[in-house]
Amino acid sequence: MKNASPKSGDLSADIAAQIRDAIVAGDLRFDERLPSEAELSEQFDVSRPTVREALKRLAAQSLIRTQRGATGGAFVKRLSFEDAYPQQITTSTLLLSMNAVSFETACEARYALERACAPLSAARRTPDQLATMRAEIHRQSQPGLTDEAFCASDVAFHRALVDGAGNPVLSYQLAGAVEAMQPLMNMITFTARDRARIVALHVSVADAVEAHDGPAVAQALTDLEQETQSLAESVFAQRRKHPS
Amino acid sequence: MKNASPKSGDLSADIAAQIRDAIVAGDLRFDERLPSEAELSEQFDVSRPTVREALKRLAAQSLIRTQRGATGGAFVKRLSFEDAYPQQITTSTLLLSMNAVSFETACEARYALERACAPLSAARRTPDQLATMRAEIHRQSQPGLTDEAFCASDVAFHRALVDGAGNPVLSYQLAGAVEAMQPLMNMITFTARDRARIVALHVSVADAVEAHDGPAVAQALTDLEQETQSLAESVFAQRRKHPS
DNA sequence: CAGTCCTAATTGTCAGACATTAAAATGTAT
DNA sequence: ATACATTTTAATGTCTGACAATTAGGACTG
Repeated sequence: MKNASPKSGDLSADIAAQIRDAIVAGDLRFDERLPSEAELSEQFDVSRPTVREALKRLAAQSLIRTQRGATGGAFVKRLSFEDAYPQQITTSTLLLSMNAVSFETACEARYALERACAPLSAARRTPDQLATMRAEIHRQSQPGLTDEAFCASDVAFHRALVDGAGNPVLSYQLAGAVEAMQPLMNMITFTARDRARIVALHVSVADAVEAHDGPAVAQALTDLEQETQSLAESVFAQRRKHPS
Repeated sequence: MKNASPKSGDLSADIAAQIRDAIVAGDLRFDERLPSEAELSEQFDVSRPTVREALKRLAAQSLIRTQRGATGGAFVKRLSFEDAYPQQITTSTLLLSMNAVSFETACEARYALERACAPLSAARRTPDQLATMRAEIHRQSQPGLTDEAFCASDVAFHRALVDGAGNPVLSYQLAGAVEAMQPLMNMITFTARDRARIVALHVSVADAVEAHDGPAVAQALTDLEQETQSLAESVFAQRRKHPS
């Protein structure tokens, strides 16, 4: 908490960066209390509003939490997977929607990453996770389901598959890839026959997971990817012919 | 930009959330200008400092950029992969260091994800990316390299492999997994013989990539994972016997 | 027409005040 | 002495008003 001023012309950003670096470097450990806003203003020689803007930046990244009252203040927050999930999903979603990433590219990445989980999930899935997959398959088979509900169930199915690997780091990384696809998937309207094919492939995945057969899971995911890609292609082709 | 107030007791967080939702939902498109701080204070019926704290939160997530001057203001920012990279890396690093994630778990996730890139990278890698991999291998073979420099080169090697897949979404997701491992890898001191084994495996990877042989790349990565895991195990075992 | 100056709009920063909260210290009654 | 109510205090949350810095665009001038 000294000098080393980047002096980029934005005081609150500089201060936030300095404190963030101290946290990442381990100089500030979690649950450790930062100096009060008044003390920080003195140390950095800026006004309290400026310090507050810096602290809000850190709070937005879940790096600190604040508490009011006599023993209150800003505390280094233990960054939990729970907190990181929504951020990861928001960022991934915006990356896809703002950078003209093609459906093809996003889909390829998603299934490549999921296949990475296949052998682990086949080996370790709990009965609970398998039951979740079966339950989502059942939901997807219900007629009269809206396209959105179908997609949401699809996401839940795939998340159960990923969580089956029993590796929180994998689950975290995959959350972004899987959830961020949902807006893209929602652009597709599924016919009854489309759904039947997808559900059948989901059954293949679940069966392979149940049999602890990693390669079969990977193969089923590859088939599912191909089905999804060709489905999207035909939808986009039709949309080019009859633009709304 | 009106009601739907979550009223969580934190005005700037609520306002930030409302604007963020509008951006994610697509109501505000990129490069679109937000109302001025004065106008926002009126619309949300709060003071300007409070609005500013909300805007700083959004800026911390790279959702907006601000410009001074007559035609200035806050603009919705096109979230670029470039901006998202460091955030992803910071978050992943903190998740590992603050949640007692074992070396084993992190390493497993990393190599599982890298194997997902193997077939794509084998098929598509450019000569440039292959050259980068060879160059890093050469650097790693230099005697007298510090452990940190060795690890940094290791990261560069693996990033070239991942980038070889030619899928920006994959590169983005993997950046977190690969870079966040570096602090953990730095805890290991490599003997000359350790390095030689790792470099030999890197050569296997590069050879397989050069030969466009996806399965061989995956196999080499699996070998590399096993080597890394057993190396870490022996280091930690020794540390338990002779704690510093 | 070109260059310069001025103006206006907007963000960046500061100072000081008051409101709100929650823990700790103090006081009081049993 | 202990249990409970009250006061104090230290901190964040918010507001008001002001000034500085920056930048685009218009007005003025040669």
